[in-house]
Amino acid sequence: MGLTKTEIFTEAQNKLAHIAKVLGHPARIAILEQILQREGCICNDLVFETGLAQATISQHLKELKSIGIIRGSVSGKRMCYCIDQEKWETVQELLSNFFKNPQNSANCC
Amino acid sequence: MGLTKTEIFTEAQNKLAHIAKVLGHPARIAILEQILQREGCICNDLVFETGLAQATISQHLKELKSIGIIRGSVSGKRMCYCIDQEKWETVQELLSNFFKNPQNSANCC
DNA sequence: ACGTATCATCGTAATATTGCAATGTATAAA
DNA sequence: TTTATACATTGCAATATTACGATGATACGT
Repeated sequence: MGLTKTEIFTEAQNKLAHIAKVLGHPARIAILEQILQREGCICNDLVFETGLAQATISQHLKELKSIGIIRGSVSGKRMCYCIDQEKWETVQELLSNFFKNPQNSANCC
Repeated sequence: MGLTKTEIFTEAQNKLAHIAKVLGHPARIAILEQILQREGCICNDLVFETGLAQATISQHLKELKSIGIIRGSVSGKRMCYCIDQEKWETVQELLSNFFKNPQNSANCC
């Protein structure tokens, strides 16, 4: 059906899954890496860096914005994208907490 | 097109994205949480816990196995799924390293 | 005002994902 | 041996994602 049954799951599960889903595309990983690497922040150098069409990059940027991890601000006729430090850390913690789950390593199998 | 252009990106980017993608579904988050919570490990109690069909759960388990984060072993007519401790930590580190990227917090915008 | 550059959005084609019923396979119980 | 239980796999329908060309919108330079 292609339709995720979100109503079955908890808010937290849906939220974490959504974040992971957004991170689950190499173009979006590449975009985040580029934004991190550059001293200043960038616009559609991303188009040239990745080789993807401008429309495609714009779409990926939109998804990254949907979890708040990046932020765009106009700078003349350019758009400047950068990491939202606070959200970045929130996401980092969410993932970190998930993986910090108490593990009884000898629990089976 | 629905077809990710993986050849454009690095191995590392594709790998990280694939892991995130697998984690990017609430059912799979819920499954991992269940496996972690139970003392022993579980089979298709997951079907009852989530309310999803058995075939659906089986598919999600398959995807989780694709990144090696869980492991299944037969136990009579049951399947016992559990966390692969080593892979779990590998994934944890991969994500952790990504988010530990050097940040010049005052870099723009 | 006009043209150009930089993006965002829309529309669309191709492919992927999600979910399930039906079916297959293997083990255990009777 | 037969039956039931616990899964995995297959085949489908519905929806989502990915990618791009075309088209808007906005800001800058002239």
